[in-house]
Amino acid sequence: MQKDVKNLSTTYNAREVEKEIYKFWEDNEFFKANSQSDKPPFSIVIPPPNVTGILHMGHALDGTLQDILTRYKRMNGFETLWLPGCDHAGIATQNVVEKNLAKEGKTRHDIGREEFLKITWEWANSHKTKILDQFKTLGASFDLSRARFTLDEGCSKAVKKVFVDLYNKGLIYKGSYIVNWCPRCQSAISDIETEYETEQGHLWEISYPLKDEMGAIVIATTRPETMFGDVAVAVNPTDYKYKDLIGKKCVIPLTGREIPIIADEYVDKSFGTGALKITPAHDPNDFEVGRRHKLPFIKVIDEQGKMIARSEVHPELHGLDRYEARERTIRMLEAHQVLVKIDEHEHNVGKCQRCNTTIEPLLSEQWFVKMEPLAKAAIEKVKDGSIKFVPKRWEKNYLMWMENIRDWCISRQLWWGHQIPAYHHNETGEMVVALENPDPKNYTQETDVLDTWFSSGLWPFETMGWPDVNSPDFKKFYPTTTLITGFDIIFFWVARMITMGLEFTKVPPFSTVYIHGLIRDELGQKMSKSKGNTIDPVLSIEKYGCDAVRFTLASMCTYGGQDIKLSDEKFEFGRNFANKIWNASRFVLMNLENKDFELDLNNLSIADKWILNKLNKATYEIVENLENYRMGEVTNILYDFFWNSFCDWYVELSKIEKNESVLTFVLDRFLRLLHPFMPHLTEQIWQLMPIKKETPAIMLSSYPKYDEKFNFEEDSNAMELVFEAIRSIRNIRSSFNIAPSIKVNLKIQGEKELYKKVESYLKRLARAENIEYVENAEVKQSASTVVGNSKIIIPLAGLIDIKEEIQRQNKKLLKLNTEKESLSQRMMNEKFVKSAPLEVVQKTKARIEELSSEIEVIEGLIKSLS
RNA sequence: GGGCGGUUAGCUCAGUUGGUAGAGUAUCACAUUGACAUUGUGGGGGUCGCUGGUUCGAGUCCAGUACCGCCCACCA
Repeated sequence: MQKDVKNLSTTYNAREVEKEIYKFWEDNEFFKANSQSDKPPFSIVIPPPNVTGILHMGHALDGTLQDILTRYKRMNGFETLWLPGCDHAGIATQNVVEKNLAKEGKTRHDIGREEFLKITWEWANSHKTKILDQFKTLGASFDLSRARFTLDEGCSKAVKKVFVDLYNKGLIYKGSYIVNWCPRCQSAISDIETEYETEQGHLWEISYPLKDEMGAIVIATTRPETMFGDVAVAVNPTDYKYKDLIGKKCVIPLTGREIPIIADEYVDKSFGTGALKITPAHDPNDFEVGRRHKLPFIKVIDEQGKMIARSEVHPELHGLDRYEARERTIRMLEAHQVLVKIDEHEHNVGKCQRCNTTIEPLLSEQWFVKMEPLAKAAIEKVKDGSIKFVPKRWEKNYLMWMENIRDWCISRQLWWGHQIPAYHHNETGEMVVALENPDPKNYTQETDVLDTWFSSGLWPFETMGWPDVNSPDFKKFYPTTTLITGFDIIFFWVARMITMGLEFTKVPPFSTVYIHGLIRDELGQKMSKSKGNTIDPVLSIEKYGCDAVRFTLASMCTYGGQDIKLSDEKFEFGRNFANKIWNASRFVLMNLENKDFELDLNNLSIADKWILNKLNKATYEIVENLENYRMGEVTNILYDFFWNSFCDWYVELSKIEKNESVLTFVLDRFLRLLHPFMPHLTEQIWQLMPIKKETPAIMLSSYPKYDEKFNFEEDSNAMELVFEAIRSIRNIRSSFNIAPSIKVNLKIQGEKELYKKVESYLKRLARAENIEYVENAEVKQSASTVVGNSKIIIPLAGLIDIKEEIQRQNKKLLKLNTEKESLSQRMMNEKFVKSAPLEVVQKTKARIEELSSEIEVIEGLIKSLS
């Protein structure tokens, strides 16, 4: 860590500093939470990144926001725990390991379950530190000593308990239902893991001959290959076209099996032919129809997506892939002249979220969680405000999903995951659901594992020692305070944590859910490796510095939680700010002479009062906005205060006349305010400051608070007036191209007392030479400006073109006149005067008076110029 | 089909009790006056998607409409 103020580089070397500072924090164990502390708790659990993953911008944003909040709360006197960890990511991880095996020409079946799990564990163990290490480069102040993994022993214990309890309560059941089957993953997946894509397909109309009489019924389908699994043809009961056919039988072409024609409300008369083939084993809607009518289920496609060799399926198709079977079926139907019509048809096809393979809906025996009873409390607790979403609109989204929730298919035919704690008797087949195998000799455990989200759904409490409710962490830090995540996993994760948390701990697992937008590329497209439009946060951090990346990301978080369009260059914003802070601080530090920086409120200049007043106001607004998760707003205030107030004015003024106690006070407070956003930079500078410190690190210091004793409203306003005068003079200089090296004289009419106090400021910042106070100024050969109640005249004989000055003044006059006119008109409107609030009317009146006097002065100026 | 978001300066976006529009960036001019060129100073640039309504007054509230994006549902 830099200790010597004299040799600081003129540009901020972010990475060098950041690595050292992070190490300093880590070595001192400043991130470690103490469950025995008396301080009030603040806890937050990380959305566990996949163990397969590498840090992406989404993590960077998510992590930044979590760290900002954690650091802010820590500085506010809370015992803070930010708990890190990884998700075992069932399918994703298994995919990776299987791919590696495939390179050796092997499949998981070749090596067997035990060996496969051994390899996968090795792989997971070697990778799980990687992503958390990358989080460290973000400056994450999480407690790594508490890092967890969703497949570790503790989680496994929690998962088993939850499963067994839910089973015993009748909320988990096993049964044959239509599920979303991924033929590539060789597993069932849940409804929300199925994504629908619009595809251009066909609508085939096929004629099913009637039995025992002439004629046929024409059905429409997008999947002719499933016709062999048909168990009925359904029509709408009110459809007069088919009225007479209901109850009769028809014959499936090609195989000649007889099926009934039934009536069901579900059928849409206007779609296709109005007649629908019912295939309960391969379509969720048909499944429902089949159940209503007590029809049989004939499965014709297997788990590989191949046609099953059974008598109902045409022998030519046995073993064929579903798509090939489709082609063959069509050709056969054509040959038999029962293919009536082919239409182009756009429809939605379900895809596996993980591998994008087209889902095969099929009948399968799986485990499900009955969600409806669990959802009740989860709905209630959000409705009654016990759990609050920020921004609020996500509540609606959550509630809509919860209120229409369907059962959750939790079993996966994978090897990597929590094995379902159900045991089957080797001979009788009897099933026992229990925490332990009742008798390993005679019982064999179910081979299916649980959906990854089943264990992630327990994350806030399984990581705190639950089911041991007396564990210190659970007692101190559960429930957690805030959850920070993106909207894309509200259903997958947030909703499940809420339901499970309420069911098993009786309290909401967190009180606030802060939802941020998603990171997108410059064109607003989702970032993905396959598109090649990703920005690697690790590289951005190397290039711009971690603090720069953090500050930039935070600045892009809007109140509405809009998605963030990002490009690498945007980080220049944060980098420039970091460099500005570095240099301004360097200046302050290099110019300190005193040893005692005690602030003396009775000995302040007008500029000191102004900056203290500004800082105090900024503090108030920053805290207010932080409490309301408006990170972008906070960064704006920090940036504006430091750059536009502190650097542009106060530091400049301090070159004329400096108050070291105010300089150090303001810098110290600003660094603390900024610390959650730019932790390393602020820590480094703070460590260099020769002030009295109550803590060994800024990250442990107290967060500034608004304090009324710094309200210097009147002096501040006067100071602002002076700044306006300086700006006006600079403006005049600029418009007449007066070189900085040329000094000007000023004649000031009015506000003598004020300007007398700040003469030195005017001299330096407006490059003024002599300042004269006059009663009635001669303006010939001069430029002038009106500021408040005073007039400033700059004699510029030889330097200006009078015509230009008249033009300049006229332009100003026009502006003022336009404003005055519109305001006057408003005042003439009786209704306005009557109905607008008194305050507004008075303000308008005052502004008109102000404008009038300014206009008068300028008119006088123009008159005397010409 | 249902729901949600967006449309404001060339670009990226702020603007939450309705009181005549802001930032960053880009651009133009000037400047190397010892914290900083990752800089300083000054300037130009917007009828706030469109139409109507409420109101003394609308970027802000209401209704409708167009376009872009997202989510849910899944009529085979």
